Amino acid sequence: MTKKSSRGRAEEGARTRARLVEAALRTLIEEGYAGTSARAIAGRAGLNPALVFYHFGGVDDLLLAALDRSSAERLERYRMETAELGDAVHFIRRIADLFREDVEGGHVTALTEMIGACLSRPHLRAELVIRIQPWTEFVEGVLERVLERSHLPVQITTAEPAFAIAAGYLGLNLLSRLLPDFDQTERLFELVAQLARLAEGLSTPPPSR
Amino acid sequence: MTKKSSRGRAEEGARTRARLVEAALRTLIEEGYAGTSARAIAGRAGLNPALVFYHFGGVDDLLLAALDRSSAERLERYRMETAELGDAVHFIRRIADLFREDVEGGHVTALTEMIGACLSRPHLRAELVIRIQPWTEFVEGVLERVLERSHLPVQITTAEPAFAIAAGYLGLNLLSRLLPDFDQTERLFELVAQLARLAEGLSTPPPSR
DNA sequence: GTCTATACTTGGATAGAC
DNA sequence: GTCTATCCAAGTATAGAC
Repeated sequence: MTKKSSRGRAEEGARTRARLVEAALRTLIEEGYAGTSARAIAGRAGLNPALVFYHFGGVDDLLLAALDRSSAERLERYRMETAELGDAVHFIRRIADLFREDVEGGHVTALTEMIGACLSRPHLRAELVIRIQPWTEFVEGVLERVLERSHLPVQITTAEPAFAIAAGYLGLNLLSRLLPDFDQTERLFELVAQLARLAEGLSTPPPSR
Repeated sequence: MTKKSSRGRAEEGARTRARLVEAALRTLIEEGYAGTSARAIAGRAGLNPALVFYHFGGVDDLLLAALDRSSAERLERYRMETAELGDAVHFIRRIADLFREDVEGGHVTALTEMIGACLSRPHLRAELVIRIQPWTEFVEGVLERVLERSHLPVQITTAEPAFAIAAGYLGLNLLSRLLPDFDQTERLFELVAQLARLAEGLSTPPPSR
């Protein structure tokens, strides 16, 4: 009987949650974990701070929800852009573009801030371990395809390089905060591209016909 | 005339400052930036929170002082341990040991937390840029010596690899918080050691006599 | 110069209004 | 189910005692 009105209310609630998630993500990216309070988030969303607790139970749970949204969006983008590999140099350049997008958009920043917050909020740790897994799996998948395609004459495990690449990505993103001009990073990706070309040269391509 | 008593007081002050620096560092490492308040630091040191403001002007300046102490100590240790290079594999293993020390002792953690805090505290940025410089210079120096020693038949710039190594180090340290068993990191350093051996094999050593 | 008591501000969380 | 008013705890910073 109150169906229509309760549906309207439920929609309102969903809308409030979405606004909170959006505001939380932006606050986390722009102010860092230390600057992300229920007040700061609600202020940005133009809502009452207590709604953070009503809808999400607390600031940390809202931030995890925000991270999920951002992560899903970015992972989809990475999957799209790496669907076909192309040659090594172009592949590295595409990754460099994605990296630049990430630094500018802030997804990796959000993740880094949350990992940083693990120290004061131990219960976040398990949640973050779960949320990083799809990313390491993605990197491993790409690595496998790259290695298969490269026909390198050696057998290489993918777990450790994937771990290293994920770590390097986080670290680069972190350092790029201190030196916001991209020059250094761009030159680094260029160097990696050259190394990739070199490695491609070393490989033994199968007879083309 | 109040010379003796004022000297005694000055010593007391120095002692208080040292206790605050020590407590600040431990708090930053164990609780993270978000958990490091003047209260938390003073509580650990058994002192009045207001002393943080009297002696250092604020929490951030105290944390920078703490970072300086930790950084000087670690850099000295790194310099000692890399004074002579040895062969590539042993060199990488020594770096792996130093890395493990850092993860356990927390110096890199302290630095990472401060970089993370840059977002909410923009004035920290310039201070951290200054404090990272000796490290990148150290890495460049080691790289130059390693490359010179390796007699690789190519000319390589050191700035970009040094940047990458610094970033990788930060990222590895960050990730190691989520997966506190060292297995993955140890295997990674082992892989790097193997690659180093491979690169050494590719190089052309000069005639030994 | 060193430190404490304390005022003030911000953040987290809930009881209850709608 | 949705949201607001409000309380309590924690953090910062200073005025003034020693």
